Amino acid sequence: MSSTIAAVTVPVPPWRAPKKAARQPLSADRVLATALRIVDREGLDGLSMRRVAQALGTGAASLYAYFSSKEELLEQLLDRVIGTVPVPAVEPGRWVEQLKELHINSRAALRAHRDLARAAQANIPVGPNSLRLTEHALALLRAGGVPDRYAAYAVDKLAMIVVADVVEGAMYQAQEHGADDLKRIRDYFASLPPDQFPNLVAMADTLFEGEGDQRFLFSLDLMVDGLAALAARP
Amino acid sequence: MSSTIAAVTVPVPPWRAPKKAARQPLSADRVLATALRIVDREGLDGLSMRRVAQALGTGAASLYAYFSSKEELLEQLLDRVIGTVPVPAVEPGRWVEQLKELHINSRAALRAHRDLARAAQANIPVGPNSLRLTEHALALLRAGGVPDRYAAYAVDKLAMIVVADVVEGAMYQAQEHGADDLKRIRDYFASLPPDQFPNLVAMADTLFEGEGDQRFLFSLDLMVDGLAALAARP
DNA sequence: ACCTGAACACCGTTCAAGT
DNA sequence: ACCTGAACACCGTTCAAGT
Repeated sequence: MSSTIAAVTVPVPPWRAPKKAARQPLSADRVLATALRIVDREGLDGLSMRRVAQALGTGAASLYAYFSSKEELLEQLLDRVIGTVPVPAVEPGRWVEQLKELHINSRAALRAHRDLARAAQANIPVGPNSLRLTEHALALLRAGGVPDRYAAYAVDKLAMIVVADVVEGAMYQAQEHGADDLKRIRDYFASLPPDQFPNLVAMADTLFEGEGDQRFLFSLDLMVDGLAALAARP
Repeated sequence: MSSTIAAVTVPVPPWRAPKKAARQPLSADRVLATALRIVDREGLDGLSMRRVAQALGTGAASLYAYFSSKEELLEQLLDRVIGTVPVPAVEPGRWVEQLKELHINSRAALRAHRDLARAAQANIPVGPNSLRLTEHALALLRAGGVPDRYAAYAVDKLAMIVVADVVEGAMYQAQEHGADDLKRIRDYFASLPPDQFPNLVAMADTLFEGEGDQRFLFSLDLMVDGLAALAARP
């Protein structure tokens, strides 16, 4: 970092510059930003209290001034990511489309951070941004006339398929070899004894067709269209 | 263990009895049985190579003669559990019911072992028993006339909701306090500002009603009935 | 009052050295 | 040939001791 005077930028004198970066004071926000950078680079397994601390030029113990545990750090990290999902005003006539959009956008927000979504499976989300999303989903379902009991089930299960899809997608991504690995599994399926696994053999190709996006939309459509049908009939 | 002669049981002479139990030789099967016992008692986080080895009276390094990594041990553990799911003959006229039963039974098998299902999210299942289940699901979907492409998506996503539901259920279970904890969250929802969270406040009670079973069946019905509707119309 | 080095009780995995 | 103690490079969390 350097001081700015009008448009002229002068370097900080060397005897003033601290050894490692500007060494701003710690804060929950700085810890979270650093943690997210590590997750983006190395995935959730690469995130440790020690590594976050190291990146901030301090020791792991110092993080416990801002987060009572790694779990709490992850909860807040997740809520920060959820906070990037737009929550538009409810248009009752478009509740089906809006409900789908909400979950497509949630999925996109989570997918932007590797397998961070795994952290969402460890706790009931109660962060402010998660609540905002749940509130929006409930508003849409009730606007569409889905009975409260089913609306309650639906918010739970729709969030579940989003998170599970992202976790699954991150796993496919992390399987390094990537497409190579999938090809080997496809070939294995094709090579199975056809008398025992006729359908697996016949569908070896089909099973690995289709992007993750299409697969997700397929399950989202089944669920939301099913809810719409359920709302249409009393 | 003791020797048996006809109906008379005599104890093994003390100078013949080894110090710690019968100390059978190690085997992959014995390692898996021990690992499953630990998961059942303490959950997946309690399962470590060191603990399994300790329970078998040996060191962690010895397990690597049978499993190249912890990941492989988990894969085989999972396939062993999946092996308890019955796979009946396909009755084409009952494909919808049979498809639901298959996933209800898979869920039950996984739920019997705490959060072991989490291990299913780390790999594409290719164990023999997993393949048997996938084959059966494909057979039912095709018997019902579901187009191959959708059948492929469906086996993936149905397995996904089963695993995710079990993972979610285990998390609720593990939240020690149990019902106590849920009550506190419900109270928190009810206490939110009604102008910002009208639906969350109004539905605080409803949101926590219903057993996990009902919630799962709700999502399973939406998906399978949706598939049936899809098969009925070309 | 705030921060942190070192310690505690763990991990998965490897490998040299033993039987 | 098989097995394993010890080591390596890590964990999350605590706490006494420092500034």
